[in-house]
Parts: sequence; structure tokens; C-alpha cells
Amino acid sequence: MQDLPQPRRVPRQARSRALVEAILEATARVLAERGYAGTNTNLVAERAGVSVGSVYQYFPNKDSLIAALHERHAAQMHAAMESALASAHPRDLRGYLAAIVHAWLAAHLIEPELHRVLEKEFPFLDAPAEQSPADQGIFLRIRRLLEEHRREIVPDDLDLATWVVLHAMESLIHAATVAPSAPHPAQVVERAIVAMLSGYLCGERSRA
Amino acid sequence: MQDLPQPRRVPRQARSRALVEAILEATARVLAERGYAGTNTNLVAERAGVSVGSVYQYFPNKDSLIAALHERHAAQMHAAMESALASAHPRDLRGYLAAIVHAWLAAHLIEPELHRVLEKEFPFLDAPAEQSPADQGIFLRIRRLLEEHRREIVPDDLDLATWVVLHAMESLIHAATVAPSAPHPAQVVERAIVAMLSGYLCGERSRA
Amino acid sequence: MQDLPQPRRVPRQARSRALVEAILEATARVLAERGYAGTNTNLVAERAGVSVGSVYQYFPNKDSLIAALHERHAAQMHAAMESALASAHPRDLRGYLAAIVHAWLAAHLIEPELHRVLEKEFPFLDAPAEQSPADQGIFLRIRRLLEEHRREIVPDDLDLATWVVLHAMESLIHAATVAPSAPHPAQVVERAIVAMLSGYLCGERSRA
Amino acid sequence: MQDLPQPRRVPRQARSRALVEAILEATARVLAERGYAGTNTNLVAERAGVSVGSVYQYFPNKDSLIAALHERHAAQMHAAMESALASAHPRDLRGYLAAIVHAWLAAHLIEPELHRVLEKEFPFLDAPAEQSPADQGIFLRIRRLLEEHRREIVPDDLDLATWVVLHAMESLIHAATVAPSAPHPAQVVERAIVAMLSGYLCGERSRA
DNA sequence: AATGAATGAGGGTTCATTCAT
DNA sequence: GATGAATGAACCCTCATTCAT
Repeated sequence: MQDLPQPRRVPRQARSRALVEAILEATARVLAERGYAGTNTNLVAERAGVSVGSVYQYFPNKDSLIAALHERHAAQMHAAMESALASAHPRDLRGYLAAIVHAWLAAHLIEPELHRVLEKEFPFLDAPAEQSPADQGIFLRIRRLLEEHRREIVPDDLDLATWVVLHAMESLIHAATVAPSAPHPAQVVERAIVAMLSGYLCGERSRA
Repeated sequence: MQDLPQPRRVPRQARSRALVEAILEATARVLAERGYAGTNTNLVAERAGVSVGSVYQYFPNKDSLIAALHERHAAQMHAAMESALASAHPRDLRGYLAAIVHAWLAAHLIEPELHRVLEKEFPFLDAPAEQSPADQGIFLRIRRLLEEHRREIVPDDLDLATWVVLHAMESLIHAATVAPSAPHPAQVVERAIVAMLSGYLCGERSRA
Repeated sequence: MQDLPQPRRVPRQARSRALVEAILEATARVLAERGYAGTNTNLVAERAGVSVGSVYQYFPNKDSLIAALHERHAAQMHAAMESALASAHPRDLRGYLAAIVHAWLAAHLIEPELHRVLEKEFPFLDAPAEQSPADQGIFLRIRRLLEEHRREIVPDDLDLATWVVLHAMESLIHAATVAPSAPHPAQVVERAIVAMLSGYLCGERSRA
Repeated sequence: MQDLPQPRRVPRQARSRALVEAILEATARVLAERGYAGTNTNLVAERAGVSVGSVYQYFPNKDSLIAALHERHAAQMHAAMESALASAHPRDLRGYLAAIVHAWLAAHLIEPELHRVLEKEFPFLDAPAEQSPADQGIFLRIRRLLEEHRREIVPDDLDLATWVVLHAMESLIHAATVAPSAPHPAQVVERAIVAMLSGYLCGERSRA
């Protein structure tokens, strides 16, 4: 349970990578369908079309599957953010925030069940989310964004501001995305989140 | 796992209520110490100084224990909010929000482990948080607060605004409260949250 | 694996004791039939007419079953020795040794397979055989016997002599008893063992 | 498990022999360190710097590894005995016995853990110890020794006497050698064993 | 109502063995 | 021959739940 997010052996061959991918995919499906408690390694293996032994060849235990999934998700969000920031050319910080929120919301709308479960079931693992490389990358990228727009920003403590922005964004996106408690259309939520963030950062009038 | 969060029988006698209280208290302790996966009914019963049979007298299954705990927590937060709102007499909405955030942060600082677990481990149960009476009460109370200050508020859709405010508040309070990822002192976080919320609602300048 | 020979709970009720007895009996049978590797807790439970859970109610793990069996065996041997010494009234030490050897050989002839397995499979457990109360009792009883006959005995170091006598006796009895390698009838072996022991203890020329 | 202690193919090439040797050496180390239950073919292969497949090239299954180790040990003991008998030129049988006991004790003191495990974990395999060529060789050599000294010996049945001598010797040497239950220094034990054996074989009064 | 011994399905994990490369 | 990834049967143990007392 300690520090198991590392695969037992780094897969180098294409085959290994495909295997790992299949296993993670299966884990995601099972997790989304049945939740943490309902997920078991034998089922994952079966769904992945692989033997249990193979699962344990690459993942030291059940929890590491979820940790890997979480990391993969974070990496995807990181990539989505980078790509959104690269392709958008807005005038101000608000535009950048809007691009990120839009990209992330879109990403979460694809497999909401999985994201819900990922978000919620992950905390079993002792690895704090912030520890993960991709999570750190996301944090640092947003912090850089704020730095680059420091003149537009009211709060002094950029670490605090990044932390606040990140948590607010994530929690609202998740809440907006998770099935039963998502009473508002994505577009509306998107605008509200951006309004909130820029209201906090820039202290200007927003309009949701 | 489906829809059994209701106690089998509503305890009327004082003894029963004490029993239920002891069981919930034990559940909270065990949950805080060992997480969902490490929590089991036999241990809860033992810690409560009660037999397993008695646990099943009042709770149909393991998950209902956590559901009840969650409900209790929500009720406590509801009460804390009401009391904060009643004793505070601020000039504007921002002051009310500050009172709520302060009260909730204080409440969460008492038993952060339990709250973390409650927050994170709860989603197993399919009952969406909004379903719970106390959660609904909280939602409605905040909505009423916004209504009472409609003139100060920029967003039109009060349902949406309530939803946004509630989720942002909760997620930041939890993040600020959970041990490893809580890098900022409560006081600072408190101010930041209030700045964010009033920035969103009132669109005026805030200072974190 | 540390110090698990203690039952989880001391059985007080008659029913518990019967259960424990049934489990040990089943363990003995399975162990004798299939050896350590072939013995598994589910099979033991089934043979005992009990659920696996019940096995684990009284024994913390598989190895503790074997440890308990070993202890039981040692206790039986202790009792057999005491009874043999009590009912025999020989003139000399040799006669006492003969009584012990006779009693033990007889006991081992009843369930040779079990004894073989007990003898051989036990060392997995880290508890050295000498640690066990019954084993200690046996050692001390023989040592007392030697003390009482010190005048007949050549070796000076009674601890050493006891140790030698005990190991020689046990190993020859086991060898004589285990099926395939037991080429000599018990009676003959019995006489040989006694000859050997008294040759060692009483033989004029030996110098230990 | 039945009768597969024979290597699949007798290694003729030097390379093969080195491989087999490396595998056996690794088996010995692993067995000594972790006991039978903790020994597994994959680990043995790794320790031997060889692939599992290669292990199975020369050994049909796990147990055959231990059987081979046992045989190797027996062969070493046989050789040690021959060499001890060859280099010693005592006056009487007692001297020869002393030479053997001394040589064996010395050999066992080198790697006591391995010998303990070899002795104790071997019985899984159904091959009775007597079946093994080296064991037979040892038996026959001792028998011949007794024959050569028949005039000094009291017992009539030389087969029985050999059997008794061998078992008594072995068990005491092992007991003296195994760590926790070895309370007496080797030298003292050596003398005691010799005293016992010559007391049995040569003692006037004994009658087997 | 309370007890807690008993149940037994289920799950995580290991490891002897195989076989395609 | 050698490799080692893949297999999957098997096993130890847990724990939610029941029910006789």
C-alpha cells in the first residue's frame, strides 16, 4: 500500500505497452461500472482478455491499477490543458481560463462515470494527488499562467491563488459532470466557473 | 447496496438512541483511522462496545452506517450554518458568506480525518448527496440567502449560483482541511474563499 | 508466522472445545494423507464439518494448526511417558528407559503417517520444538529420571545426557515407525534402542 | 510429485554441468534462507542467473531440485566418510566411528541452515531416503565397517546395527547443528555420540 | 432485544509450468 | 538450447451477514 504506483517492470516492448493499455482500459471500464468495491483483479484481467498473472506482472496490486488510471487521467488533463492553451490566443487571462475550463469540461463529458469513480475512489491510496507528476505539472502550468498575467491579478500569493483556482475548477467540473447531481448544462456551468475564477483573480465584473 | 440508507427501525427509546449514537461514533472513529476499506462491521461493533447483531438491528448494512454518518455530518453543517447566520449581523452578503465559511472551516478542523473519509468514501453509496434532507436544507438556506441579497448579486440564475457557491465552498474547505494537501493556513484560505465567492456573486474587488 | 501457536480465543465452552478438537482431528487426517503442501484450510474445514471461518476463529492461520497438532502430540507423548513410568516398577534405569521406549513406540505405531508428517513438516514454524511446554516437560522428566539414577550413570553432564537420550530415542522411534524405511520390527528396534541408551548411560567404558 | 527426481537429460557438456551446478547452488541458498515454502522456481532461476525455462530443462519440477540437492548432500557425506576412513588409522571400531562423526559434524557446521532445511523439507518427496544411491552407499560402507569389526561388536544383526548407528548419528549431528536447539558445543556432542555408538556396539552388557 | 459464534462466498495474490520466439 | 512473458489453478484469509440462544 505504500508506494505502489510504479509498474513492476517498465514496459518497453510494444506488446507490453499494449497489454498495460488493455489492462488500464479494462480497469477503467470495470471501475466505472462497479465502483471500487466491485472491482476485482480477476474481473479486470478477464475484461482485458488477459490472465490475472499478467496483471500482476505489471501492477503490484489492485490499488496500483487505480493509481495508474488516476495518473493517466491527470496526464490527459495536462495534455488537454497544454493543447488548449497553445491553440487559444485570447487577449487576457480570462480567455485562457475559459480555454482550460472548456477543454476539461469537454474531456470529462466523454466518460463521466469513470471520472467520478476516479475522483472519488482514489483517496484510498495514500499517495496524495499532488504528489503525482502530472498533477504537479498541471499545478505548475497554471501557476505559470498566473505569473504571466500577474498584472491582471489581485491576489498576491500566487501559490495560494493557483491552489484555489485549481481546486475550484476541478470540483465544479466534476460536480457538473457527475450524472445525478449535474442539474446545469455544461455550457452554463462553464461560463459560471470562468466568471468565478476571473472574479476571484481579476476582481472585475463577471456575468454568468 | 441499493437504497437502504434508512435505519431498520426508528429508535424511540433513549437506550436505542444511545446505542445508535455509540455505533455511529465508533464508525466515525474507525473510518477516520482506517478508511473505508479498513472499516468492517465487526470492528465497529467492538469499538462501540456492542455486538454485531445490535449493529444490524439498527443499520441494514455496512454502507448504511456511512450514509448515516454522512447525514449526521450534513446536519451538523446545517446547524453550524444556521447558528453562524443567526449570530452574525453583517452589512452585506459577503459578511454572511464569511460567517458560513468561518463556521464550516472551524468545524472541519476538529476532525479532519473523518471529514476527509466521509467526503471521499461516501460515493460508494448511490444516494446522491443532494438527496439527503440535510444537504437539501443547506442548499435551500443558501439559496434563500442569495435571494435575500438579490440586489447585490450579478448572476441571474440563483439555482446555478447556489450550486456554484456551495460546491466551491465545500471543495475548498475540504482541500484546505485534509492533511497532506493543505499547504495554506485556514485563515488565509478562509479569506480567499470569501474573496472568490463574493467576486463571483458581487463582481466587486476583493483582496485575498 | 511469529508466535501463532496460541488459539485466537481460549475455548471455554464444551462446544468450542469440540470444534477445536474436530478441526485438529481433520488437520491430522489431511496432513497424514497429503502432507504439508497438500493441506489447505478449506479442506481441513470441510473434513472437520465446519466452515473455514470457524477454523480461523480458533487458529490464526494455517501453520498454527500444525503447531497445535505438534503440541498435542508432544502432550500425548508426555502423558504416555508419565503413565509408563508410573506403572512400571523396574529395578534399574534401563528398565525405565525400556518402559518409555515401549510406550512411545506403541503410540507411534497407531498413526505413523501423521507422526511422520508432524515430525517433518513442523520445522516450517519458527518455534523450535524445545520451546513448547510439552516438549519441555518431557525433557525435564527425563532429566529427573537420570538424576534419580545418577549413580548408575557414567556421563557427568546430565543436560547433555538428557539431550542425547531424547534425540536418539525420538529419531530411532520415528525412523522405525515411518513406513517405507522401517525395515525392522518394532520389538527388535525397541530392544536395540534400549541397548543403545543404556550402553551410553551405564556402559563402563564410555566417557562423555 | 511421484517419481521424477531424475534430471530430464543427463548433462554431458561442461556448460550444462555448470548450469546445473549454478541452479543447485541457488536452490541451496534460497532453501537455506527461506525454507521450502519460501522457495520457488522463479526465484531460484533468478538467483542462479538463469531463466526459469533453463531450470525446467534440467529439472522436471520444483521438488526434483530439492531431491537433487539432497542427493548431492548425501554424496558429499559419503565422500567425507570415505576420506575420513581412509586417512584415519585407528586401532578399533570406536576410532573409525569417531572419524566419521568428526567429519560429518564438521561438514554440517559449514552450512547448518541448508542442512536443516534439507533434512526437514525433504520428506515431501516420496522417495525414501534409503532409495538414493548415495544413501545406500553410506549404509553399505558403514555396514562393511561393522563387518570388518564384527569381533568387537555385541549385536548380532548387522543390518539392524547399521540402521541404528546411522540414524542415531545423523539425528544427533543434525540436532547439534541446527541453531536454536543446539545447546551443546560440537566437540562435546561429538564425544557423546561416539560414546553412545560404541556403548551400543561394543558395550559388554547390552544385548540387542 | 441482544449476543456473538458460525457461515461461506469472494477476492487478492502467488507460483509452478508452458511455449512462442 | 535458452528465454521469460504469459498462464490460471489454487490457496489463504476476510468480513458482511445470519440465527440459534
